[in-house]
Amino acid sequence: MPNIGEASKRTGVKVPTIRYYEQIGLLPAPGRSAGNQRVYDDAMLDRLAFIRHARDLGFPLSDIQDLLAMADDPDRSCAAADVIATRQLASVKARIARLTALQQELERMLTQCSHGTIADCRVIEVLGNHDLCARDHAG
Amino acid sequence: MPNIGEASKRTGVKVPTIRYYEQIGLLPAPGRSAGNQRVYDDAMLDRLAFIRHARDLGFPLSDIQDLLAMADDPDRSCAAADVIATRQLASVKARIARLTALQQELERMLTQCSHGTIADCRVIEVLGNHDLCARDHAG
DNA sequence: CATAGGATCTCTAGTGACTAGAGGTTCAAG
DNA sequence: CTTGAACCTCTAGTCACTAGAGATCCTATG
Repeated sequence: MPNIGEASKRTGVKVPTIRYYEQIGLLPAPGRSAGNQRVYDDAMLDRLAFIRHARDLGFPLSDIQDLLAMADDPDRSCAAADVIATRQLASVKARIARLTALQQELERMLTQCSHGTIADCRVIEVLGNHDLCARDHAG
Repeated sequence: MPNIGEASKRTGVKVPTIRYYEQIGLLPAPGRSAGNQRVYDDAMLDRLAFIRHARDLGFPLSDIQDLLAMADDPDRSCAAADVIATRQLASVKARIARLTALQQELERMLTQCSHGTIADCRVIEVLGNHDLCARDHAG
């Protein structure tokens, strides 16, 4: 049965992060060896992999908590899971839109920079004056 | 001369955030009224607007600290400002790329969901098994 | 002139999701 | 039997705020 280091290797979740998940109650406390070291079984490793994957997809831990509770209860409707994933998708889309606007503004700033002194630096100037922006990039 | 509330209204930076910027040394301590309340002059408001705008563009406060130091020294080369903005642009682009991959994966998850029970929920299933993903979305 | 309320003041603590470090124990290899 | 890596617990730091407590100040109305 794998200890925390092995669990970390198999799931790609760092050792301190695994302990952190346990501390906040996202992961149940595992069994312990004679020497008080954590021992993980397959169910635990699956749970950890689930968390890892959901984190990679950008879900906050509170949503992951809910998704894990659903995964533990296979007979329930999956509507709630759908809601969470849809919300996450909307959030991702919003962030992409915002970042794309920022990207354009940064590119504009940089192409207009003549690489002289600060006095005529377009980057500094634009930062100091929002009116010089092409369009709204802010919330 | 505006107090902190007025400064907040004019720049769009919330009152506690202005105090926070002062506390961490990003904004110099302003003058005080007879009753010990902060009073802001135009230079201060410009500086605050600069910070606000740079934050909107996603620059971290440490970079803003550097950019403000540059703006205070108009004769220096703007190469350093260019470096900071270029780095920020690269970071924005990387985040967009990552989020776009996430978006695709989330969409795929959701379209495959048959809206039945958790037992056959594609959302939960995909989260539990990374091999079901179309492509690498993770770092 | 008194008072009521809103805005300001300082200070501490909480957020999310970890990360880093101190100081001590356990385990596997040689 | 010793070395050293990996484990243990606990606290504190990160980033950029945000929330709250409790006290003081400012302004408008009666």
